[in-house]
Amino acid sequence: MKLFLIDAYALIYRSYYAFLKNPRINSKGMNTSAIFGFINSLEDVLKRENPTHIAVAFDPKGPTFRHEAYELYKAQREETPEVIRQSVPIIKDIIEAYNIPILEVPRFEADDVIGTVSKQAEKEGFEVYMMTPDKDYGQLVSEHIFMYRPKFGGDYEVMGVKEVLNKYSLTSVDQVIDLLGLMGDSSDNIPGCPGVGEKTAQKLLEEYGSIENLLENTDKLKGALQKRVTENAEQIRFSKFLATIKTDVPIQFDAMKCVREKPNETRLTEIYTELEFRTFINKMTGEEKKPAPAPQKVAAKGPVQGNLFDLFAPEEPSVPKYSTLASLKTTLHIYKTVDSKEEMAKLGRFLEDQDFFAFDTETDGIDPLTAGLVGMSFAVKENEAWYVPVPADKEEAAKIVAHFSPALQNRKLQKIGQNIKFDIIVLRKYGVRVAGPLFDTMIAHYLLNPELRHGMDYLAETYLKYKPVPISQLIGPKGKNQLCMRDVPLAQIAEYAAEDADVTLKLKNFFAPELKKAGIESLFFDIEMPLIYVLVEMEATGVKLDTVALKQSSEELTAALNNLEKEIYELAGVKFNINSSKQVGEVLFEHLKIEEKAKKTKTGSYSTSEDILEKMRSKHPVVGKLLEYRGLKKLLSTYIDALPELINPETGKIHTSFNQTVTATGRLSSTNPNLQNIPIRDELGREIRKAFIPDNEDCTFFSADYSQIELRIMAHLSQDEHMIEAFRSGADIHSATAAKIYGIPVEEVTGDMRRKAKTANFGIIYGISVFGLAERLNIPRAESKELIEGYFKSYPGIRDYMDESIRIAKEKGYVETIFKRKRYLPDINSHNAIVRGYAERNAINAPIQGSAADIIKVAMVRIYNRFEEEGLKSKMILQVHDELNFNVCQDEQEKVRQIVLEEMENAIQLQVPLIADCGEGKNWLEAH
DNA sequence: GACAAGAGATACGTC
DNA sequence: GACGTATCTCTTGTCA
Repeated sequence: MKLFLIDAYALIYRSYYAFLKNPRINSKGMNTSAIFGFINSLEDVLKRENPTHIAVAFDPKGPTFRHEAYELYKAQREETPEVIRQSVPIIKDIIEAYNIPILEVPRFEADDVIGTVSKQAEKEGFEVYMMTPDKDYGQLVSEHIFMYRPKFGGDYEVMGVKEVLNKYSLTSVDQVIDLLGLMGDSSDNIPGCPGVGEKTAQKLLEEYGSIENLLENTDKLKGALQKRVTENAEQIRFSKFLATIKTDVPIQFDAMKCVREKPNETRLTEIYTELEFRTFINKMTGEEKKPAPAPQKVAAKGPVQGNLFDLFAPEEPSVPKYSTLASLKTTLHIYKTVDSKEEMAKLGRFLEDQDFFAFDTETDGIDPLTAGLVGMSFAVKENEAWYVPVPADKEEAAKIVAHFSPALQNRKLQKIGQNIKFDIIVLRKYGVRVAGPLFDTMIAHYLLNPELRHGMDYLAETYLKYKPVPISQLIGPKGKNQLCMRDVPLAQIAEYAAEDADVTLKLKNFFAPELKKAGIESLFFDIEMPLIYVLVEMEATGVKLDTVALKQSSEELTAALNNLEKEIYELAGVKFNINSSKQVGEVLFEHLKIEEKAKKTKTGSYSTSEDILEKMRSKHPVVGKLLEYRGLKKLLSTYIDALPELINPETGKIHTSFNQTVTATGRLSSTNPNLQNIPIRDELGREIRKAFIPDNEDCTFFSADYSQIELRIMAHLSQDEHMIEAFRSGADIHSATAAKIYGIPVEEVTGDMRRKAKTANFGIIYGISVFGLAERLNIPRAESKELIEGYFKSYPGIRDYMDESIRIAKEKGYVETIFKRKRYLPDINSHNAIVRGYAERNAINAPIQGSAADIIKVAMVRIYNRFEEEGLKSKMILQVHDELNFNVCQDEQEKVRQIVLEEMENAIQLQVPLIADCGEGKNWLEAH
């Protein structure tokens, strides 16, 4: 006996979507896709499977017990499409005409009904097939209950226990519920755990077996996953509840009523004629059958809908939280669009008479070097601002901008902006050289709170309790359809832009006293603000690349890489994606079984990082090849092939972008490309530096870098006599350190000792732990500990300095650099030793690294000013933390060398000399 | 269901 | 320790 149970809505939806693009419409304009699709499936099953018994289950109208328990379950479900709503009664008529019983129980969904009936029928000896594409039915399969899943192309897939377990990698069908509870199911409105999909859910179940066990062991999870699971624990439990199909619905399976009968073809013909389903009419052959008695509803009456509701009544509906933020709509403001020449001239003159103004530019791109100006906005008083639209035509645009250049270039007038470097670079292309004192609100906030975000919207919401018009309101949500700023109607863009200038001014008024309170006005006005002009020039100048050489390297390396790839496949005996660390791990540890014990990453795959592979190198020839492959691949994809892509077509050079507000310590960072991580250590990597060349043959590449600036700063800050003495005497600091640690004369220091001392020196600067040092040197932890103890014995002042730094951090909540740049360390009093240790190392490291960053910034500003004053054509082009690089014009070599070294070495007076080394050559590598 | 975009993880380059 | 980038893998949203 073969019972087919059909989930009507699941099939109807499926048919509807399948035909959505190309719906079936009859001559009355009715969309019959869903009906057609449903009949098709039904006919197909009857013919193909020849069931002895059959029934169709529908979801009832009105709420089910799930809705009652979960308000959102209802709220989130989209309206049933109109077409489907209209189709359902007709489909029901058709099913009746087929003499197939309809199962529908109030308050229970079709899957609960099918679940209940399946279990009952199984007991009576039926083979049950649940016809539905929904995966949640997987939980019901058993020896005699199967899923019958329609697939595209009219095919079907029958799934029993084995198939379900295989498909979802589970060990019991009950886990289907846990799986869905975790990964969610959008078609069934089960939320699941955000960020957890099929793969992660499977992994978790493999490990923990069930949701309950998982939630009891969340402490064993790591990283983002742990956060997500713990934060969504309730939702996960609830999702499991939602995904659980009930098998005790008040309904009694009546085999007799489900016996397959002949359809009422008269009635069917009537309906099909109405719908214009000629194919189905033609399919029906033979004489008219006598009308069969209308099938009785098998469905029993559901429980009375009374007090039971209360049982699942949702808790107090959460009151939506309305934003308490002010906005343009709630704020009195006067924003004006200025679009006549007369008014522009007037505004230009007006701005010139002020002491300061805030301004902002709107552009059609995010790269300031290529973006076109769309408009400018200005503000001098809160809640008042002007917007000046700028046409796309470059010449016309320059004419408009010219009205404002006297004000923008005025050396006395302060310009206020949010990320003002961007605007200055944009305006530079229109012939404006912005000058005078600056106030960048983004940098102000960076100094006040380096670890927070510094976007304008965030700042406005946090400090002004004001929500600016979101950019997405103008240009649409992120994605390929996003508009360009120039396509936005003037009225909208004017409001938005004027608001930007206005908000910037308000932020300045808020931050200015804060800077004073924090005692960092000098750092802000004397270092960071003047540095903006330096960075503008560096970014605009750019660096020339030897593309011919790079192309040649690219070809050579690509060939080498291809060879390596083949060799690796041969040695490994399988083909796999070498770029996938996951697959590399599987090949090494599972396929080749090179190593028994394998370190796992936090997601459970094998770790294949360089140091681990390095240790395995001797075990199998493929390991060496893999390391070689990775090295080459990195160079090729990150530098050799990537750099030429970033060349600006107008200048023929690459223009990195320096970010002044990213790092926690005060260093700059560089993007597009990151020129601060160009290889230098190994031979092949150095080749890349050769491709960085001066502008032309008359120029040279000049490079100057601070020698041991961080250790010198540490010597200065700690006042440690021995270290100060070592620097004053001009000794090699690492050898001197080794001699002290090992208690031997400098002459007897071996290479290995020096290497360890050097790592220890850097370890202290970078604030790494005993463990980190051991890892880095690949020595036992005990030896690492000894090394550090020896270090502190040699330099007792350093130990004191470190303790003092931590004490200050605990007392004040922050540490600061020589120039008062602050780093806040709220975790310094944490009860978690790991978290606290991290903060403690930062307390030691931040003043050192941050002071070094401050010092080179001072040097940069001074060098830039000297170049200007002395009218040099040579340009500073790169900064790499402790190194400055220049494109030096003919005849200026000596002058540049003199200025650069002088300003670098005298940027500040410390207890120890500040030394800068320099060199020059045809390229960056030679200059070192 | 197929596809694209986004987010996370891993690895690795520099200081 | 800090940073940015490339790549793979997995999730999520969109369009059917």
